[in-house]
Formats: sequence, C-alpha cells, structure tokens
Amino acid sequence: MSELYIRVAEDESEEPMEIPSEDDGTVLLSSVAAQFPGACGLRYRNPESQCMRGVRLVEGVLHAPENDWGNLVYVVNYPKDNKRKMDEIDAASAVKIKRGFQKTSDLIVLGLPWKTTEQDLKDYFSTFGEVIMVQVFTTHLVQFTSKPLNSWLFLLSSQACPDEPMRSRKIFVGRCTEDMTTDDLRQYFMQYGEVTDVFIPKPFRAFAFVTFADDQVAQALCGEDLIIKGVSVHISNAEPKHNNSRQMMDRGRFGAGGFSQGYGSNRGGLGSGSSGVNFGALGLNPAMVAAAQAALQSSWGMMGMLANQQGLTTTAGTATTTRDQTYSSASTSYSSPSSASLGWAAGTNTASNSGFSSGFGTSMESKSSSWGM
DNA sequence: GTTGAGCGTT
Repeated sequence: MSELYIRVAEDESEEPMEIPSEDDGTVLLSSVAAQFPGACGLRYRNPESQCMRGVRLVEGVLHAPENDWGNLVYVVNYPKDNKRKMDEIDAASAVKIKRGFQKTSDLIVLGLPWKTTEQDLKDYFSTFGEVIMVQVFTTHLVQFTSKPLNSWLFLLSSQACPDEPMRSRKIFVGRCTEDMTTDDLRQYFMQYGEVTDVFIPKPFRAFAFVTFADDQVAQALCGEDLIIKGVSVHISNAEPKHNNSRQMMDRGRFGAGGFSQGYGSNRGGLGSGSSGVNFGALGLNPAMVAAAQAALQSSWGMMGMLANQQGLTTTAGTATTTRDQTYSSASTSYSSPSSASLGWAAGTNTASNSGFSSGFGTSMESKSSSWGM
C-alpha cells in the first residue's frame, strides 16, 4: 500500500495536518502525538448522524472507521484534565515535577509484577500528569530498537522470576525528630501496610528504620517526603547493614548475555533479584541497558524504573563501570540521565568492551551484602 | 546529627 495520510486537526475549525498511516492502514497514536503533543486519541464527526465519534484505539494503534479513513478531518483528543493549571496540581505532583518529571515524556518501567495491567499503570502515572499511552510487554515479546521509543510510553514487564522477590522491605526514615517514638512510627506507617519492625537507633541520631511485611509497600514509599508529627521526614531505601553475606550474589541471575549490578555498592539499588530481565537477550544497545540499569538502581519501588528517551540516548558514552557512584534518589536518575552508570562486575571496566555476554554476575566485592537486613 | 545489632568469624 502506498503511503497514506489522514487529516488531523486540533479543532474542526483549525487547519488540518496530514499524519502518515502505517502500511496496514492504521495510524499510530504516536504519529499523532508527534504533531499534537499530549494527544490521547482521535474523533471525527459522523456525516450521517452529525455526532462526534471516537476512533478505535487499541494499544496505541488507531484503526480507521469502516476500514477507511476517507477524507474526513479527525480531531485530536486530549485528556480531560489537560488544561489543569500548575496551582491545581496536587502537592505530590508538584514534588515530582520539581524532581524533573516535566522533562520526561517517554518512560520505560521495569520490574513490574506480572499481574500489573496497563490500567494499573495508567492509574498510577496519572497522578503525575496526563498519560498518553501505556503498553505492557512481557520480556519474550520485547524486540525493539530505540526507534519506537521516540514518542511512546513503553512499559516493560520484567519480573521473569516472580518467585524471587528481593527488594528491601525496610525503609530508611531520615530527618526524624527525637519525639518520634517507635510507636509513633509504627502507627503512622501502618496506613501503608503491615509494619513488622521499627528501629530507632539510640542515642538519638535523627533517623529510623521501618520494615514492612510487603516489599512493594516499602519500595513505593522510597523517595517520598512524609509528614510525621508535623515534621517532614524523608524516606529512602535502607542500605543493607554491613555484613559479608553473599547469598544473594551467587544465584547467577544475570549470566551470559545479561548484566549484573555492583550490588553492594549502590545505595537505593533494588538488587538484581528484583528483575529477571535478561537485557542482553532483548536486543538492547549498551546505552539502553545503561539507562535501564540506572533506573533499576533508582529507588522507585513498585514502578521500579523509569528512564526517558534522553537517558537512553545520552548514556552511551557513560555506560562505564563506575561502581562507586551512587544514586541517592530517583531524581538523580531522572534529571541527570547522562550520569547513568553501570555497576557491573569488575573486569568490565570500559565502555568499549564487547561485554554484554561475559564477565557479568561473577565478580562482586566482598562488601557486597544482601537485603537480609 | 539522613543508614541499625550482636554473635562470633572463610
């Protein structure tokens, strides 16, 4: 089929723009969004009924009504809350935006539970702004180059080994005040899930640890600033206590073809056990792996990982082994994607090595430790 | 004042 264009406008009275269709006659929402940022669909006026009709949208693909786009002018749909002003956005959103979210348009989300649905993700991310499109992939379906990332929100379901939850159930609570008791903290954090332990070091050191029964609860809180007894505390991943346990390291999760994190060297790391993605097998280029890796090391909990396309393209030169670099917060990854680095094992210390298939997951520093905290 | 303990050591 020769290339076909459909006419799309922001409004029926506006001058339409021609948007290319695909070979099969469909039109990608991403093609529309490329010209009309924020677009979430199309509609058109039915010549017979004079009513507006929605265009079928299935997983980012717009289907021609009656299999023929005809000569109609299609009107762009935007999310209803698109016109919200900044001061209407809730505080949580504002915090995220300050962290650099506003620069992110395309996200990859790794480490999702298998049962996560596209609707779940849309609901979740809608708290941060309009969600144009969501797609969930299971790893065996993923075969992509960086090209499709240009204007789509990609969500990569990656929990290849759901039997091995290995994210920390414990959070670090910073900026505590001395009047916060273990009971206070327990009472407060109960609202998020079952609390199995609260630890406040003595003498007072202005921080505490709270352990949940569910690691997802803990991870979801990381990066948040919460108000407890009128005081803003900051939640982050609890670093593993110092010990030399290597039990987590020797499972060979990322054998040949995969990658492995410099596990013990990164605060906030989710741990290799949290993701079963074999990136080497996904056809990802080193930059993409770097971005994915950086994001996995962010403390973004249940959504695990986010990286925008900039990250994916600018990390190419820095996908090196800088094991000591830490990601103190998720925002580091977001706002400075070019600083993404891989913590993979010693011996793969250059960006130029061919190395996605060798040397990973084999060498860990002795200080590496587990989440068995 | 933003990363815990003790036991007892590959």
